[in-house]
Amino acid sequence: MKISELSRRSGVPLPTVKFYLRAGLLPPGERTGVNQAVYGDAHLRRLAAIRALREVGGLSIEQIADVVAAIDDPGLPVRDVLARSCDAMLTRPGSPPASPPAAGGEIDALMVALGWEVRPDAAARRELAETLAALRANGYPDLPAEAFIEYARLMEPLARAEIDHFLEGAATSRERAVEESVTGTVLWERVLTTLRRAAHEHFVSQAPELTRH
Amino acid sequence: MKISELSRRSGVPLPTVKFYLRAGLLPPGERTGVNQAVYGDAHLRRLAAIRALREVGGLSIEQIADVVAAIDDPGLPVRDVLARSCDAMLTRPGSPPASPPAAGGEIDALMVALGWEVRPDAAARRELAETLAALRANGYPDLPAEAFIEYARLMEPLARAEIDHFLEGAATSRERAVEESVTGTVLWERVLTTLRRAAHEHFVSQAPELTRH
DNA sequence: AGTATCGGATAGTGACACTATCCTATTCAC
DNA sequence: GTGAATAGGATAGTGTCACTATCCGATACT
Repeated sequence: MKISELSRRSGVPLPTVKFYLRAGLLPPGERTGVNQAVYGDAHLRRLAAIRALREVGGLSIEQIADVVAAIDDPGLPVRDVLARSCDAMLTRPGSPPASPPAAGGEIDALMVALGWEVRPDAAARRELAETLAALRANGYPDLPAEAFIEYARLMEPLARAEIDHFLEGAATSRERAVEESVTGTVLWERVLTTLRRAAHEHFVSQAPELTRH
Repeated sequence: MKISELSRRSGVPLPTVKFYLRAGLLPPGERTGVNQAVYGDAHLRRLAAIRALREVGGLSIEQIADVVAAIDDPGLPVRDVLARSCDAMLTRPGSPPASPPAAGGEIDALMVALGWEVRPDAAARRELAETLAALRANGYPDLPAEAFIEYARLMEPLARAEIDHFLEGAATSRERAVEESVTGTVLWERVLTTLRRAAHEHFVSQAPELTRH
């Protein structure tokens, strides 16, 4: 299909499709002439993925560019694709990696306690350390890092199942599986957090009436 | 303390503090003269909460304004504060509530199946419906809404424990408990999602080596 | 008395994600 | 074959957002 049809079928405005092409989010179409190119289903899927990462995941264009760079790197082992896109998704738009957070050592100890193999420089470590610091500044002044363990144990079987599902898919088509694993990460994350909030509302509404003080 | 000390102690630049005052995120200080005012610890806590909601939660100024409007409404029952701030946090910045998502009915049925009491117009319902639609457009074309049930059952005990903890606090000081419940919602959410991603990395690294294809 | 700081108002900045316009070259319908 | 309708590519413009800078007259400290 040509670019106008790609735009129409995906629902993404044509200037935006061009913008994504320029930014490298969407690979170029197959050239059929000096100024003509055709696009395929992979482009449609990629556009859906970009919109999901933007609108549901809230990622910046730059973050998405990092993610697709990992996806489109043909020689990169699957595990590294996931690691790199996880890092990209956790690296906040306007934050230079200025100061290693103070709580970093505690998070390292936590990972050891959990028995989790996570790269020493994984963005998730920094993220957890920062969140621990933020919790301490917001009503949990003496919170130990071990408080995260029960949450971690809860996520273990879930993450396990998700990775198993992904590895099945990866055996057939690397490109699709990897792309879906990235969108799946942010979409299922949204499912999880929204269900948590709905459950909050449910349990609060079941509690005895509380008004002011 | 005066505004400059508030700025210094909180680490928030003074023009930004003024900006938050103007936007209504920070309540005005107690006036001691025609052009003097003093601020207290509540203002320091509020500033920490604002930064957490902005930087960790990624909320817009407008969303935070909605949240603090609920917190600062003295006659509002606690359950309604949580409901309103949950809605505000889930209402995306630039999205007019244009079209009720197609999957809304399925989510309603899901809530019935779960036995959850959630307002019919809760933002969480729309959010779940949109996420279901996004999943169907991104590699799960026939996903039934019931697929969310196992995630929901996983969140149930967690949400239950979090609400119990919150209700304990609410019995002593409404203002602090409510504010902490809001920051806690977004901060613990970040803990949960980051641990999930770390667990992904752990399980992928344990899988047999996969390269291309 | 004189300098510093205050609160309040207004305007400006930089980043970001598009969006619009132009241009030349090629297709496609007839 | 020919003329209108795209194609692709480059460049510039727009709107939003979260600050940030400047100005002001009025206190407050020393």
